Amino acid sequence: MANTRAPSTGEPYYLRNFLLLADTVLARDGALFTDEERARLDSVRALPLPARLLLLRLAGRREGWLRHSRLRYPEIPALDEALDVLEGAGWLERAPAAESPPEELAAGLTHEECLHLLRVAGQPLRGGAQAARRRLQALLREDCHTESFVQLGLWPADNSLLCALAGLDQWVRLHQHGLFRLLELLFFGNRHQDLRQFVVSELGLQRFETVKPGGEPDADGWIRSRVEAEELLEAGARLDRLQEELDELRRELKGWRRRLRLPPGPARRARDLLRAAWELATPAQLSHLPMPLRPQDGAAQLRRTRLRALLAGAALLERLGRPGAAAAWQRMALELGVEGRRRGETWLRLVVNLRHSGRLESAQAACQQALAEQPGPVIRRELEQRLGGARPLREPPVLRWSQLRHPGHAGGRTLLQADSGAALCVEELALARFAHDGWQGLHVENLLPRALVGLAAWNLIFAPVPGAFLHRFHAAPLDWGRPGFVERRAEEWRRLRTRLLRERHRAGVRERLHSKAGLQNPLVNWSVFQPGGEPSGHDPGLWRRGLELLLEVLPGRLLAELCEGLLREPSELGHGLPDLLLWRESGPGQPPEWQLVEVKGPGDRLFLAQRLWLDWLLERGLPVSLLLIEEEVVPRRSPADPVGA
DNA sequence: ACGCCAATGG
DNA sequence: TTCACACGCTCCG
DNA sequence: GAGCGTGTGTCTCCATTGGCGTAG
Ligand SMILES: [Mn+2]
Ligand SMILES: [Mn+2]
Repeated sequence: MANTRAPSTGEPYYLRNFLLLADTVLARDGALFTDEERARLDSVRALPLPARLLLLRLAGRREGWLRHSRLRYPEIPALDEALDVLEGAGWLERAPAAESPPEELAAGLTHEECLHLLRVAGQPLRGGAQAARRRLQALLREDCHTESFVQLGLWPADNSLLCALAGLDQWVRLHQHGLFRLLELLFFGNRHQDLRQFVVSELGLQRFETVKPGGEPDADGWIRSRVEAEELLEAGARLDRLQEELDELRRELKGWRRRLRLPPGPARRARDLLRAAWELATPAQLSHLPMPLRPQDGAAQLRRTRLRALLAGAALLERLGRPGAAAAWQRMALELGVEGRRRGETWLRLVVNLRHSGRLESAQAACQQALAEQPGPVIRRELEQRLGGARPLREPPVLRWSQLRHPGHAGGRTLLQADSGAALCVEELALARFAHDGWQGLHVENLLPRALVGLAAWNLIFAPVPGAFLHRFHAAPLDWGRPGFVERRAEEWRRLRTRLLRERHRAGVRERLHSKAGLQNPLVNWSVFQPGGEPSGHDPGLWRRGLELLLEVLPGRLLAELCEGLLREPSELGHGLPDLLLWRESGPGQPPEWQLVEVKGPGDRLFLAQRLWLDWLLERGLPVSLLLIEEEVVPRRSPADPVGA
């Protein structure tokens, strides 16, 4: 697009944002567009202002036929004129017209309008909107075979149904919707962000760290070819649809047990979805493609998308009680290069499915094979336990309280009767009873340790590594959570580690808690530190004190271990930390007393990640314990003293 | 009357 | 583009 | 206790609107 830097006086935000985005993409990836497309994009600036505005308004709306009556923009009073200009320039088509597909137009009709048209067709129907629309569309489909708008002329007087449809409204459809989506994809490097990001950021609803995009002058772009970009868009859309349909099927299968026969309806849908997953994954084709080098490249994203389809299919096979087939799909996914946390989980499911299908030696071999790949600690432990002979884990000291159960549940969670009479969930109850003994505390789970690491490693996370950033809207670098993340930042990691080992990190963390407040970071959830989150009940002051305490009492050596673990495996290690952080002042000049507590109510158990974190914390001599709250059977017995003992 | 959902816009 | 957690059921040793 | 299924809250930026299903 021409480099006419128009003054932004009075330009609506959406026009300004689009021009900025398009210019950036054409400068960076102009070669991915045909001459005709470049000319078309250039011509945007030459359109009369109302038409230009309308074009970008339409680009921001959903794809497909839009009803004319729903196009109302105060800044475009001469709507029809603008529509004519855009139609003349080939940007859009209007309906009803020759070859307009009545069935698609009917998709935008309301319940009432559908009923009206059905009456006109002499087929009155009572029932829901969906049923009415489907019935109407079926009728229109039939009609299409014999008559259409074109055969009948614009006003098909001899077909009352089409005539009535045409009388309801006009419709508009943008031809080039895909071109706009392509621009967004190329700008953001992913298919989750779009032009709205500019607005959200401008309004300060989401703020981002300032990063240095690019940094590798001779590098190829993140996407190689036009075909790759389009495949990425298409595969992503197909995966979304697949997962939606899988969710639907899963809901239908609720309560179905493997013993029972699968009803024919769900059985057929399951077959269809398995085929769809397989066709999206195209494993035979994937096996011939080279493994992508950088995780943020289009080819790598495409591979991940396809492998997710394969794994979704495997999960469906598991649900259907076909462990053998599921195992085959999972082994294929492993061979085709599933990475990261998914890889470990896939190995695990493979082992389980091999066992379920009675192939014990294969399961054993898969265990060995998986362990040889050095998976993260949780997966490693799962595998070792299946092989037998895993080392025993350290057991935390256990506190046992008993408490009356409160009748009723809060969103499925058990409620307990506090001494005050209030109904509290187990963690709240524990906090309340610890407070009797002077403890202050928070239900932190993973939030606080992750935030501490996010603040400590801030500069590493946003270091200007080549290819890590594309634009100014990054919550995380593009290779966040992917293998080799720390290695690609070896120098930054060495500096951070040294600083931590020398206990020189604290001032920096405190400073960033203020200077970076509100900036997106993959490990920091700012809402707990900031006021305004009143409905969620967070006390920002208390959270800041909790963070300060953790920063104070945690030796740099341990924080370094935490940092390295969370930077390498943010998702595998980012969960399972104990529920509560508690502290209490122990006199002037003394460091405060503190402890971590995992709370378990009646019927709850530790899961593996929690056991491993407890083991890790105990190994390092940190004060952590397990609090088991049992249901008090005999009413009004004096509760055991929780901490004094 | 209420809640859910998709669509929309800043 | 979810994830993290709690909780209940079934089966088994 | 293992294994599995299920549900919830918390994220998605947030407020508003219209359409629609459901409960009452
Ligand atoms: Mn918890
Ligand atoms: Mn707990």
